[in-house]
Order: sequence, then structure tokens, then C-alpha cells
Amino acid sequence: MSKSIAADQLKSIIKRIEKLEEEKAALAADIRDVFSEAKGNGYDVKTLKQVLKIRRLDSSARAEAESLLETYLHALGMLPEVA
Amino acid sequence: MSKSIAADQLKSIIKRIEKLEEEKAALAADIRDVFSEAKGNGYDVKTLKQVLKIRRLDSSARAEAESLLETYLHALGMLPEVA
Amino acid sequence: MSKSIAADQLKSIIKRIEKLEEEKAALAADIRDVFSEAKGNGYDVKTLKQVLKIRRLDSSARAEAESLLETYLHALGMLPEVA
Amino acid sequence: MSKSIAADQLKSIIKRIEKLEEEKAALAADIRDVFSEAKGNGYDVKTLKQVLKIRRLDSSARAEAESLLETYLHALGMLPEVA
DNA sequence: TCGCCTGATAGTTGCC
DNA sequence: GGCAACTATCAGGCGA
Repeated sequence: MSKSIAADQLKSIIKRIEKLEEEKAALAADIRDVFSEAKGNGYDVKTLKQVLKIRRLDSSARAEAESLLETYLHALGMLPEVA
Repeated sequence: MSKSIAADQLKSIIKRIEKLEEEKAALAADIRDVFSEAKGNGYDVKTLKQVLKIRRLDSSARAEAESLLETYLHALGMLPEVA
Repeated sequence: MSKSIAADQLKSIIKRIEKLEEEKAALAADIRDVFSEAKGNGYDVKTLKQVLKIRRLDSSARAEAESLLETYLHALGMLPEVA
Repeated sequence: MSKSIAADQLKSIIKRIEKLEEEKAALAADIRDVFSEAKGNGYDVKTLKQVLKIRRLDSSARAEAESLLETYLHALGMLPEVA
């Protein structure tokens, strides 16, 4: 019966997402553990987070800049539509 | 030299966290993909998220469950737009 | 009567915020106008936004770096508690 | 040289938008301040935001109603085509 | 005009 | 228990 099929499909979706979210939560916990450990070794967590933030901002800016370059090259007809 | 050791340790911390965050971001992307796929199969993402939320709250969310029921009934055209 | 006073105070808060939000919305409209005008002059809006984004990321990173420096100097006892 | 003119025009656009965004950010900060102050006076910020939201919805509804009225009046030939 | 995607906003959780 | 960071939700703008 198609209703059952739909129900199974729905269950599958829910299950897959819940599994992924569980793994994601586990990683978040791992990250917290690393910070805790670092703190135990005398590092200042706030400062570590600041460093990570700067690195993230830098790499975003870099990625954005590369993308902008492509935009320019494309506008100048120096890039194919898409590979 | 102890300075180098400290620098290495710091690098290790940063690297470990960035790796974990990368994996976490990948999982977030996977989750988005599942939602996208579900949407392509005709599911309403907002409602799916409501279901997941209720399952998370699990025990004490009967009110939410009732709201969800209404959502479904409404989706099925079994409830007026608004009372 | 104190109730009236409270009601007046509440009205004042609501009114102030609504006024500020109105001004904020007006600025958002102004920004859209500038983009429209630029588009009319042959600029690509998407590219302009990318440029602005990079500039924002850069200045965030710069601000963050300065803040980090202060954090370090403070940790080294080279900055007063707070001015 | 036209290149310089274009560069100047581009700079002008970027500058104007950044100025407007700065003003917009300042207003957002002002709004936060009002909420903070209200909180200090014993108001619940979450509830205040709910009130503002309702007032916004109400004015949307009112605008809709006015628009509908115009539609009717127009249908009845009691309004000019367009001002 | 509709769907998508980004940026703004509101809610949640962990930390002090 | 308050505060700040992070996450998820939402709305508005944009392109197709």
C-alpha cells in the first residue's frame, strides 16, 4: 500500500537525519573536550577561540577573493562558462 | 627548546579543532542534503523539522504534538484556514 | 497612578524602538537605491556585493587581530586593567 | 582618463554603501541599547519583542485591508485608474 | 512570479 | 543565574 511506502520513506528520512545529528553532536562534544584539555594545559580558551576566528575570517576572505577573481575573468571572457 | 614545544602544542590544538569543525560542517552539509532530497520527494521541510524537534523533546511535548497534528490536518485540508 | 506611569514607560519604549526600526528600514531602502543606481550605470550588483563582503571580512579580521594583540599584551601585564 | 573616472565612480559607490551600512549598524546598536535599558527597568525583552512583532503584523493586516478597500472602490469605479 | 539563497533575527546551550 | 557564543529559523532580495 502506498501509504506504508510513504511511512517507511518518512521513517528513513527521520532516522538518517537523527543519525547525522547524533554524529554532529558527538563532534561538538569532542571539540569541547579539546578546549577543556587545552585549558587544563594552561591555555586561555577565549584566546584560542579568537585565533580560530581570525583564521576562519582570513580563509573566508581568501576564498571570496578567489571567487571575485573568477567573476572578473569570466566577465572579461577569459574563463569558460563552466568546465 | 621549550618555546618550540609550546608552539607545536598550540599548533596541534588549533589543527585538531579545525579538523573536527570541518567534519562537523561536512555533517551539517549532509543533513542539508537529506532535507533537500526529502523536499524533492514532496516532503515539507519545515514540518519535518517540527517532527525532529518533537522527537528530541520526546517526553514533555504533548502540546507540540497537538500542534503538529493540526499542521497535518491542515495540510490535508481537514481544518479551516483559521478559526 | 503607578499603573499609568508604567503604561507610559512601556509606550515610550515601544515608540522609540519602532522609530529606530523605521529609520533602519529607510537606510536599507537607501542602500537598495544605491545598488539600483549602480546597476543602471552598468555595474554588476553581485560583484559589488562580493567586493563589499571581502572588505567586511578584512576589517573584521583586522579588528579581531587587534583585539587578540591586546589580549596578549594584557596577559603579559603590559596593559592596564581597563582605562 | 576614463579609467580613473570609472575607478572614482566605483569608489564612490562602495563608500556610499559602506557609510549607509555603518549608519544602519549604529541604529541596530541603538535598538539593542533601548532593549538593554528596558531590561534594566524590569521589562522582559522577549515579551517586548513579541509585542513589536504583533504590532508589525497588525499594521501589515491594516495595509492589506486598505489595499483591499482600494480594490473594491476601484471595482466600483470610485477611484481613478492611478494617481 | 516563484524558488533559492543570503543575511538578519530569535532561541538555545554552554560557560562563568 | 546571567551572559555570551552558537545554532536554527525566518524574511527579503535576486535570478530564472
